[in-house]
Amino acid sequence: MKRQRMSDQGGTVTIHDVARHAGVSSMTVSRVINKNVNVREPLREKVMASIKALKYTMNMAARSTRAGMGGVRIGVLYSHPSASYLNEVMLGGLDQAARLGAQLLLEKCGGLQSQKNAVNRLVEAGVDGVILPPPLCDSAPTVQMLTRVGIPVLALATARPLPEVSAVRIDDFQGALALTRHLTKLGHKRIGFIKGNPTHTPTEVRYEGFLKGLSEAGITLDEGLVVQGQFTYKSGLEAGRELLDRKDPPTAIFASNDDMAAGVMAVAHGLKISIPEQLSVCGFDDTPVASTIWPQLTTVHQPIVAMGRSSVSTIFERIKELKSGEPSRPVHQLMKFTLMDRDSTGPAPK
Amino acid sequence: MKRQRMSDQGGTVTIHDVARHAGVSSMTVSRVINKNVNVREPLREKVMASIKALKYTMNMAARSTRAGMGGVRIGVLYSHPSASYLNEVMLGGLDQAARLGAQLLLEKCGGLQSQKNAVNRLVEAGVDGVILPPPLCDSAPTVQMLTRVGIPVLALATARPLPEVSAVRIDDFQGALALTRHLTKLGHKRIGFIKGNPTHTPTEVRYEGFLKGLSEAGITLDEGLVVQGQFTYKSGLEAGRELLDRKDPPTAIFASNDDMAAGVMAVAHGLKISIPEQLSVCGFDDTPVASTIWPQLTTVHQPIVAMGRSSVSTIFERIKELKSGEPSRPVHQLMKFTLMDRDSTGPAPK
DNA sequence: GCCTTAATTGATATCGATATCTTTTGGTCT
DNA sequence: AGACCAAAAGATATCGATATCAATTAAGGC
Repeated sequence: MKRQRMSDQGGTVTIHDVARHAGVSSMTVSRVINKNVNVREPLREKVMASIKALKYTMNMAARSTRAGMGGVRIGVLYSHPSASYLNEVMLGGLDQAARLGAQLLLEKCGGLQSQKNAVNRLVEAGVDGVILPPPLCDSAPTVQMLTRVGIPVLALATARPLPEVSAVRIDDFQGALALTRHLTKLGHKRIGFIKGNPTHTPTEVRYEGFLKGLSEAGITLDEGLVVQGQFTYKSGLEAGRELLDRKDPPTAIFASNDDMAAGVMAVAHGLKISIPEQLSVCGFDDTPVASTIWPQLTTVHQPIVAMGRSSVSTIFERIKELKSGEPSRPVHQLMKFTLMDRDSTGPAPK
Repeated sequence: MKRQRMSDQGGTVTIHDVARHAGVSSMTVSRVINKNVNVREPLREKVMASIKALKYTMNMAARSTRAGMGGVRIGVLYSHPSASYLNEVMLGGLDQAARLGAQLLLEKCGGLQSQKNAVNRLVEAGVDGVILPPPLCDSAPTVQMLTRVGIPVLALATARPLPEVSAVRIDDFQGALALTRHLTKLGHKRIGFIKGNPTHTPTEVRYEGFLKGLSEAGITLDEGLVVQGQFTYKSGLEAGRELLDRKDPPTAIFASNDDMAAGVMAVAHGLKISIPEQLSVCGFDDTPVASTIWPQLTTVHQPIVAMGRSSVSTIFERIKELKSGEPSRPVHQLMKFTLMDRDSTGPAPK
C-alpha cells in the first residue's frame, strides 16, 4: 500500500497517454515516432512536445509483437573465438535484439561434423538468420549449408566476405597501415611483426597493411623479423621470446592482435625490457585486455560492441525483407576503426 | 518468391497452435509451460507431446507485454570495474532482461558528485530498480539516495551487503579457503598473498579465507609475503616483482584476482621462472583473462554471467512485488563458486 | 446420494504498438 | 463552384502470452 503507483502517471507512459496529452489518436503518435511521412508539421510538433513532457519511451517488447514480425530468431554460431571477443559481440547483439524484440540463440561447434550438427540444431530451432563471428565467418561449408536452406547469413569481422553473405567489418588493411605509420613516425626502423592464425582472413590483410606501411616509409622488410603466430597469448609469448632473444632485437613489435601483444609484453617484463622506452608494442582489436595490462596497449580499436549491434540489426532487416517477399541483397557494412594511441608505444630508442 | 514460408507450418508456432494440436485451450498450454501446478497429468503429457511435435518455442517479447508488467526499467550503475567483468555481467543481464521483457539502462559515473548526477539521471529516466556492480555495490551514499526515493537496489558481488539491499554474490571466504587448501595440498608452505583494493569488501574477506587455510595447514603467516595490491594488472606486476625479487621467494602466489595474477605471471615469464614447475600462481574470479593467458590460470570461478542474469531476475521479482503492493523484503542469493584447477599451479618444488 | 469445497479447465479481456481499412480534410483542375 | 483525388488523421483488428473470472469437474463429508 505504501507505494501505490506514485508519481504523476500510473507507472509507465504509453503511446496512448501521449496521444491523450496531445489530443490526437495513438496512431498519429506512432507515425510521428516512426518518422512516417504523413503527418503535418504542427501536429508532429505537438506530439513531440507531449513525448518530451511525459518522458515517453517506447516499450520495445510490445512493438515486436506487432502483426507479422512475431518472434524473429537469430542464431549466433561460433567455434572458438577469444572469450572476451565473443562477450563483446554478444553484448551489442543482445542489446540490439532486445530493442528489436528478436531472440538470439547461441550455438557452439567445433570441427566440420560438429558444424553440420550445429547448423541442423539451428535450423530445427527455426532460426530466420545466422550471424557468424570469426573464425566461422570464413567457413564456406557452413555458409553453404545455411544459404542452401534459404537462411540469410551475416559474417562478422571477416576480411574478405564470401559471396551471398552480408558482412559487418572494419578495413583491416587501413587499420594495419595506420598502426604501422604510427610506428614509423616514431622513428622505428626495425619492426617485428607477428602474424595471426593463417586460416583467418584478417591475418593476411593486416600483414599487407603492415608491408604497405613499411614501403611507404622506405623501409626494407627483414624477413627474420616476421614470425608466425596463432592469435593466442601463448603464441605471442613464443613469438615474443623469439624476437627478443635475437642479438639484434627489433625496437618495436606489431602483433596482429591484442592477446599476442600481451604475450610479448609479458616476455618483455620478464627480460626487464622497459616499455615503451626500450621497446614499443602494439596490438589489434582493442579487446578488454588492451586496457587491462600495463602499460596500456596501443592498438586499433575495433568497435566490437557496435559491430555486434549492427550485425543484429542488419540481418534483422534482411529477414524482414525476405519475410515480406521484397527483393533483398546481402549488405556490406564497413565500420570505422580508431587508432588508440596509449602507453605501450614511444619514440624509437637512440 | 523463392522462400515462401517453407516448412510444415506457416512460420512461427504459437501457443494456440499447440493448443489446437493437443485439443485443449491455450490457457492450459500456458499453464503447462509455466509449470503451474493445476494441470492433471494426462493433459500435461498430451500438451508436452504437442509442444515437442510442433517444436514450439515461446515468443518472449509477447510474454513481456502481459498485463501489468509492461516496460520495467532496470538501471545498471557502474563506476570503473574491469572492462571484462562488466561485460560478463551485462551479458547475463541483457539476456535475462530480454527474457523478462525488461529494459536495461547502463549509466556510468565517477566521483561522489557524479554519482549523484547519475542517480538523478536514472530516476529521471524512470527506472524501477537499480543494480550496482562492484565497487559501487558497497557505496552507502549511492544506496541511500536510491532507497530514499523508494527504488529497490541490488548489490552484485559485494562481500558484505548493506542493509535494505538485495544481493547476489558468492562466498568469498569459502572460495579463498578452497584455493588455499588446494595450494597447501600441493605441498606449498611459503605462499605469497596479494591483497586487493582495500575499499572493496571482498578484499578483506578473501584474505581471511587465506589465513584460515594457512592455519588449517599449520602454517604460520609470514607477513613479508603479504603485499598490498589494487586489483589492477599493474599492481600485480609490482607486487609480483616485490615477491619474486626476494632472496627467499615464495613457491606459490595467491593473487586476490585474475588481473593481478596475470601481472605476476608476466613478471615470472620475464625472470624465466617456469610456471608451474618453479612457481604456482592462482587468481580469483575466472574472468576471460584467466583462460587467455598461458599457462591457463588456476582460479575460483565466479559465475559472473549467471550472476548478472540472476541479478536481473531477482530485482525484477522485487519490482513486481512492490508494484503490486505485496510485502517485499530484500533477497540475498548466494551462488556456487567452482575451483578451476588449471595449469598455473603444481606441486611445490623439491 | 446430495451438498459444499477445492481442484481443473476454458472464455475473455488485456498489454503496447502497428497494419490496415475508413473517414475526413484540403487542395486542384476544369 | 462542383467534382475528384491524394494526403492526413482516426478507428479497429491484431500479434502472442497471461491475468482474471467463470464454468466445469472431482473429491470428500454427513
